[in-house]
Amino acid sequence: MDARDLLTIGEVVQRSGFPHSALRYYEREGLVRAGRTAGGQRRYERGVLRRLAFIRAARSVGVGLDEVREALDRLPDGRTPTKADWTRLSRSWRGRLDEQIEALVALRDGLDSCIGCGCLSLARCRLWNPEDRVAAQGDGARLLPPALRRGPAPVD
Amino acid sequence: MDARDLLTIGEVVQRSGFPHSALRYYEREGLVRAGRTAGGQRRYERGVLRRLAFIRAARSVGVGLDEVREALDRLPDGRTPTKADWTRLSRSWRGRLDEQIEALVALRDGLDSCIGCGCLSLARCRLWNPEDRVAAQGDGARLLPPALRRGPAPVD
DNA sequence: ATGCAAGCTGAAGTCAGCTTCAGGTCAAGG
DNA sequence: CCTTGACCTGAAGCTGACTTCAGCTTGCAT
Repeated sequence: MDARDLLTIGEVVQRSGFPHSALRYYEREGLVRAGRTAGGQRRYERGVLRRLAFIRAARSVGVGLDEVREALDRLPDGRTPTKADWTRLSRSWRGRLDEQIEALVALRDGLDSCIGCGCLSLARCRLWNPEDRVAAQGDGARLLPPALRRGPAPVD
Repeated sequence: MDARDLLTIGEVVQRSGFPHSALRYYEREGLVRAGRTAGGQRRYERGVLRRLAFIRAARSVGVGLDEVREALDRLPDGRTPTKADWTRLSRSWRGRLDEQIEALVALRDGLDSCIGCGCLSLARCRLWNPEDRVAAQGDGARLLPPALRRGPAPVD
């Protein structure tokens, strides 16, 4: 843990692509840790870069910071994810991505049929009723995953 | 324009699925219009339902309210979208959806290769660098569409 | 020794897109 | 006429994820 191996916040900004404001924010929120110099400046261990890459990946698939923190917290002793951890954790994102893709495809197909018919029927249109609550038990039920949901919660 | 054809806000809530708070908000923001009774209560024309379905559809594909308003404003005289309008407008959403799907698929494939190699290499990993800025002119360049972007803007 | 870029802090601000609240008013059925 | 549920308003609040600000301190190179 030679001091020369420690990174300043500026270096971490350069190498992670996160702005310093985000790095400080993540530290406050307990997603990353940083040591301090005598004078109070941050010094990061190299592992933080892997952690940050992990965060970047998670964010890009729509995982919220709370969930990222949980995932990282499950690693003993705040350790940086190893390859095995990474594999395990990222598998769940794979599922999430598949879900998102599936939902978007369903939406696109619904949109296509709507373009065709011009109906926009409130009772039947898949876009209006993407949860297919009318036929909630049917085979067409596709809930938009939370990461993709927009607009106010529908009223029944 | 018989008064019996006008809808109260409660009816619009029922039939559109939007909560009244959202309806009032959309009115303030100029996305829908409503007449008033002598006493000041809202009375909606039927066409508002189609407009709202339109908004719902747009929102669900990630279109922001500003852009929805623009689209609706381009219809002469605040008229409700006809089938032709709807077809024209929704085609651009189709493109947007295709883009989103493509981006997610690229992300998934990147994730797969990362699961395989465990690299998380900051310089090369597609998840870290989804815009592929390193090889920005290359064939692999895939920018996450705005509707799907998460996390702080990367610093160069 | 000193200049100055880089770093520090807490608090407040931002953005979208609503939601909630308090305290009243309206309108339709009986 | 009266009741009561539906409706009204403006202002404030909320969530998530940061960003910005003001004013001060550090630390490395010369």
